[in-house]
Amino acid sequence: MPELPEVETTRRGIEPHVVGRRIRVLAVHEPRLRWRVDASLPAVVAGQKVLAAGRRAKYLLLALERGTILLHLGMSGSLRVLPGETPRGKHDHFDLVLDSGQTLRFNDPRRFGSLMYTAGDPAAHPLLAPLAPEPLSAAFDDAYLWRVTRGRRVTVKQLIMNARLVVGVGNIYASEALFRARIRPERAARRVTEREAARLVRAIRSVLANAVKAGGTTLRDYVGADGAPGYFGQKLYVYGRAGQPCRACRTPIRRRVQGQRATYWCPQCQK
DNA sequence: ATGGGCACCTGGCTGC
DNA sequence: TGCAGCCAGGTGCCCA
Repeated sequence: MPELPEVETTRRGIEPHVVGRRIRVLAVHEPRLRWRVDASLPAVVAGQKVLAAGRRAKYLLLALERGTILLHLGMSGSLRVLPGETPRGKHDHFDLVLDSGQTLRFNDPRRFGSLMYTAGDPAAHPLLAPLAPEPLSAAFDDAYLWRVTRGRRVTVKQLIMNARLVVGVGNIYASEALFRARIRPERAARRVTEREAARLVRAIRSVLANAVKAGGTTLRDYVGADGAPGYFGQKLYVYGRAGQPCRACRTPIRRRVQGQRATYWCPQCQK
């Protein structure tokens, strides 16, 4: 999926089309997502106006008059804004039909995405409450990352992919941020120095912010709300570049598997 | 409390 | 052409 930049790109893409609109119909064609879509959801959201399109970590939040829709894109999900009469294709799992005549359509081949609803404060939802601060907010600062890395035996790459400690960083941007911070992914988090932690905060912030500017990264499935791919793939330094020369020093980029996920790094630039 | 591994899915690509 | 095997933007849960 969709890491933070892809979710944020989706949020920005749908926002002007959904905010202020009323939900005419929620049509669920395939409820078997990461969590089974509650059968009562269509009746609950029908007729409610969308007040805001927000994001928390990799969750999209549609604030309604009486509650909040929580959407997650999983690994292969995408949301698109389409004319109401667009024929459904394979893996189109639900449609949010708006009073504008447009449809917000969710497609997700692997079905790791989710569609949920909460009547209360979304921040208190069990899936959102334990999440770390937003990486582009002031709360995610040098002191924070320094503190949460102390005493941790996990590798720094796995640590920055742990949503209870750092949010929004997935497999692509974890490798990219560590390259920019010049830290090897397999280093134990507790061996990261205070200076390096500060560098890593800056690297995470800049890689995410720049990827948002580029509309995210498209490897295969991901498209923004308008159907366009993201172009950050052209700016990747290490991800998916095993054997190819480092863009900084020409040393071949290495690949190894860490916690069942592919990791890429430059053995020369990263220590 | 922490860390490791598995599970949930489909589809695209590689190599025999 | 067919098929097995591997790989893929995530993350909650179970167990040691």
